[in-house]
Amino acid sequence: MSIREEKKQKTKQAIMDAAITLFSTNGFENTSIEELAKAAGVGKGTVYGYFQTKTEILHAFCEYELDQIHKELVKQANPNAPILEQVLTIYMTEFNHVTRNKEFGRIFMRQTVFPDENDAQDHLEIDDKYFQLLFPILKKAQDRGELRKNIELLHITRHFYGLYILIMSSWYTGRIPTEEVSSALELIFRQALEGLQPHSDSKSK
Amino acid sequence: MSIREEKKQKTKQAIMDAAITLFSTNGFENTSIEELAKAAGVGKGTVYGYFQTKTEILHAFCEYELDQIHKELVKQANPNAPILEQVLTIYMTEFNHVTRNKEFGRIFMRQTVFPDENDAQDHLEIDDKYFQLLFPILKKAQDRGELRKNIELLHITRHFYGLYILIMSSWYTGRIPTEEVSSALELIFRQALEGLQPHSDSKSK
DNA sequence: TGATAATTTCGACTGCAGTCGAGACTTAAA
DNA sequence: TTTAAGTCTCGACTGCAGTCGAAATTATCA
Repeated sequence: MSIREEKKQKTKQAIMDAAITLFSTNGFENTSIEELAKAAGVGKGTVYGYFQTKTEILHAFCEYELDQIHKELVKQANPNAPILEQVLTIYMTEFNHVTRNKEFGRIFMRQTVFPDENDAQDHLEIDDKYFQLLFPILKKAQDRGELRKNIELLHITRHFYGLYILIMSSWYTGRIPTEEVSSALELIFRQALEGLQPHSDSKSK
Repeated sequence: MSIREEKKQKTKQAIMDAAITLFSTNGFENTSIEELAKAAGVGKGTVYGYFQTKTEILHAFCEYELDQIHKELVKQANPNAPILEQVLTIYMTEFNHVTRNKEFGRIFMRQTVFPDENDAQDHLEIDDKYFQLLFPILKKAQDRGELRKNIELLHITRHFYGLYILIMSSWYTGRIPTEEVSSALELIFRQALEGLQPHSDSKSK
C-alpha cells in the first residue's frame, strides 16, 4: 500500500475514533466538527474530505454497529423457534444496542424514518440489510404454517418494522420506560401475529 | 385591549403569515429567520421574542393545521361505518393535508416521532388530541363486535398509529409513491384488523 | 535526482440559528 | 404633563456547519 493510502486509512480511523469517543461522551449536538478535528489531530477541512456532513459521520458508525448487530443475530438465531420469539429477539437485540447510546440511537432512527432530502438514499441500503435478515426467517415460519401464505413477506416485514418504530418512538418520547419496552413490543407483536397467522380452529402444533 | 397587546397580536400574526408564505414557497430549510423577520417587517430578535426556536414556528402552524383537520374529521365522520373505513378516512385526511406541503409534513412527523430533547414535551399534547379522536370510534367498533374486547383501546390506537408512521416514512423516503399510499395503508390496516377483530367462523354482518 | 502533476490538508471565510443588552416605546402614578 | 418602571424591538455578536483555494505532501516520469 502506498504511503498516501496508508495515511488516508489512518486519518479516517482517527476521525472515526474521535467521533465515537466525543459523541458518546458529550453527545452529538454538543460536539463541534472543529473539536472533533482537533481530537483527531487534523484540520476542520480534512474532516470534510472524508465525510460530507456531520450526520454522515454518525452513519458511518451506525453502519458498523448494525453490521455487528446483524452478525451477532445471525449467530444466535434459532430458526426453529416460534416466529414471535425470533422477531422479538431481533428487535430487542437491536434495541439493547441502541440503549447503550441513546443520543446516537435517536438520531439514527430519526434519520432512517424521516431523513433529510440530501441523504435519503443512504438508508435504502440499511433497510435492505434488515429485510434480507428477516426474509428467510419469515419464509420458514410461513412454511411451518405460523404465518398466512396469502400475505407478501414484504408486507409482513413492514408490519413488524412499523410497530418497532412505534415502540422506539414511545421510548424516546418517554411514554414507555426502558424496562417496559420488551413487554410492550411483545404485546403489540402478539397483536399483529394473531392477524398474521392463519385463522383456524385446528391449532395443531 | 391595550395598545401593547394589540401590537403584539399583530406582530405575531405578521410573523406567522410570513412564515407560512416563505416556508411553503421556499421550504423550511431555505428560509432564514432574518429573511422571515424582514418579510414580517420586524427585527430578527423580535421573532425570537415570540418563538423560541425556528421549529417552534413550524409547530405553531402545525397545531393550527391539525386543529383544522380534526374539526373537519369530527364533522365528516360516520360513526357507524366499518372500522376500517373510518380509520382509513382519518389517516388519509391527515395525509392529504400533509401532502400539500411535503417539506412541512416531513419535519412535523420527524419531530413528533423522534423529537429533540428540548421540545419533547410539546408533542404529548398533540398525541392526546389524536387519541381522544380515535377512542370513541374504537369504543363503538368494539361494542359492535368489530374489535376484540380483550385488547386495551390504547394498544389498538398505537397499533394503527405505528402503521401510519411506517407508511408515511415509506412515502417520505420514496419507497411508496403518492398514488399508492392509500392502498398501502388499507392493505396494512386490513392485516392489522384481521388480528384485532374477533376470530370466529360466524362472520355474520 | 529533479521537475511537474495529482492529491491532500488546512484554516480563514460564508451563512445561518440563536443571544443579549442598549435603546425605543408604553403604562401607571403623581 | 412628567417621570419612573415595565415591556418590546432591534441588529451587532457568538458559535457552529460547511466551503474554498492556497500551500504542503506524495506520486510520476524524464
